[in-house]
Amino acid sequence: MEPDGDQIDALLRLRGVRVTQARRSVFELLSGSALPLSAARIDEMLGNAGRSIDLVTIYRTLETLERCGLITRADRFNEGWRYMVISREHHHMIVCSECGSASPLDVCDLNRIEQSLERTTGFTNIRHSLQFYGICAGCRR
Amino acid sequence: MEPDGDQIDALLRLRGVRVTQARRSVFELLSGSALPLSAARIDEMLGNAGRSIDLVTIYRTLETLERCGLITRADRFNEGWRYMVISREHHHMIVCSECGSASPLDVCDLNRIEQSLERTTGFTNIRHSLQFYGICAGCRR
DNA sequence: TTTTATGCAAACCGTTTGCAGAATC
DNA sequence: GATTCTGCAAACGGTTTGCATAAAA
Repeated sequence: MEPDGDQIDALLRLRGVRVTQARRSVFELLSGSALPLSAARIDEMLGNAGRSIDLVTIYRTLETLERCGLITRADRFNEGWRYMVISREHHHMIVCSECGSASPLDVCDLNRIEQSLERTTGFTNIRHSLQFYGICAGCRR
Repeated sequence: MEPDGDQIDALLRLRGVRVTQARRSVFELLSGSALPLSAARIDEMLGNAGRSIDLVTIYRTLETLERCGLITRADRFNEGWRYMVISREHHHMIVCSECGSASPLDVCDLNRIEQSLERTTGFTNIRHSLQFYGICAGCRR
């Protein structure tokens, strides 16, 4: 499921951008994460793994990966943008309004709606972002 | 549909907060808008109408109105939060990725899903944010 | 060796906070 | 007259930009 080093290199090369350690590290990290990650969190996790990258570079790397169509910005709730790899299966999240913890869901049946929107609104390239919020069991107490 | 001055006063008083010109102006403006507005846009519109209010006060007013349950934060796409009055009919938007223009939609059938989520995830007070993105007809050219 | 990416410092923009004066009750 | 709100200035946090150095092609 998660692409290994060589596959990442190939994906980047295919898009005509240079293969660098920063891009490898960030993409690898996102590939291995079930949840969308913020730039700050990526910075922290890479630091903990002894692979520190400047936060500015992380932002530029995320922008590059997004332009290459490898990742996407999930949403921007309290803190800031969170990023995730674009995968075949389309996921949604439920996020606790108190502690920010998130769990992935496995439902999405909005593609039909998107198709009808293309006809009725004149918009093209329609995509959507669906997010549920609530209070998780831990925070209820 | 849009509450007039007296109704707004009553709504505020009912919540036990003071009735002020700023709150009246901001709530009146949001009540008359079909689309969610950002704090900056509210500032601009009030300025144009000759009813300038300090941007800081607008933020505090929005927070107050939100705490009173009169308005809600819609989403936070490129610029920042956008606010809208809470109304009985639940709306979603489609937003152009190019120019940021938004059109309201009139579909939402996710309440059933929310109810089943309450049972399966243990979350309570579940709400959702659903947003469609695409390229509008104007930007396609 | 040419081109592109990185790190550092500093700017930027939306939002929040502290505090004195003004408005509401 | 007591309490709450407003405006101004300044701080804050996430993100972006400029520029010299380092790495990839």
